[in-house]
Amino acid sequence: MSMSLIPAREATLGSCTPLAREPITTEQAEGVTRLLKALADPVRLRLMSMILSYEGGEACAMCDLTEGFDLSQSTLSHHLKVLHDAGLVDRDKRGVWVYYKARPEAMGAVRTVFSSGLAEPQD
Amino acid sequence: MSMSLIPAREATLGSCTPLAREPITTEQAEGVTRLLKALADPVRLRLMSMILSYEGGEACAMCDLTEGFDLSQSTLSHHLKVLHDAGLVDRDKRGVWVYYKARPEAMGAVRTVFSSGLAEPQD
DNA sequence: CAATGACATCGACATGGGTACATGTTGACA
DNA sequence: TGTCAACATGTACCCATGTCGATGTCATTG
Repeated sequence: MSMSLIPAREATLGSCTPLAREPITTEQAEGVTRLLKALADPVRLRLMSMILSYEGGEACAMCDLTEGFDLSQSTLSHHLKVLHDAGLVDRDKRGVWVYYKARPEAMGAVRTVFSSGLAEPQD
Repeated sequence: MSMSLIPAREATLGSCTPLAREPITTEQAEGVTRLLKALADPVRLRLMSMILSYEGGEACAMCDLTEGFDLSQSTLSHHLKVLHDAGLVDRDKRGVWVYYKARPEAMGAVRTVFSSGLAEPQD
């Protein structure tokens, strides 16, 4: 079965529905909010954008993701942890370097919430 | 000219680009973050969803948007103000009632950021 | 004009979140 | 084994934010 493809973390991402069709439930709102809170920061949004722009949606933390930020190493590490805890990125340690990789399921869940219905309200 | 259709608030929504194509700029990130911060709350996400679900993407504050929330009137009013300040909804007072209406441009900007590229990382 | 109802605003409180410094952990290498 | 480099973690600080009660504003109605 294909269940094993998606880790348990997927549970919080499961029920994603476009906002505009019918009011989302409290549970759905809380699930999506976890993702949105993680993305609702300029630094993390840029980090996510940088990760996604790299080949394979993957980037090395200190190699690729430091440039352009005037922040300490611990702060960057903290932000990456927030993205990881939200299920937006996977972590892969190879030797000394740590690679962060975007999780398409998570970003897909966000995209689903804001899909079609949103720009054209119901009538 | 059609400029007048969109208020000055549009300025912060202007430059919206998919996250995955190339890294977004700091300015873009800060602009989008304003919208995301406003949406990254369970109550406000439900409010936005309820507003969008109503006919014409418009809903009366105390008539339509109170049901299902265990929050004080001032708290609901506060959340609606946050959505309004972010440019996500317009306010329209008709007599005693206040109607909140979704702004398609704002939701479209959010949707653009999370559009196509996001679920399928670059390769 | 007085009263009521539908909001917005203000002040206060508790909690959460971004940042940095210091320190811990782990793998590569001499 | 000792050192260094690439991280993560813990602690502390400060500011932002969610919540509520009280009050203010304004339109309707009697």
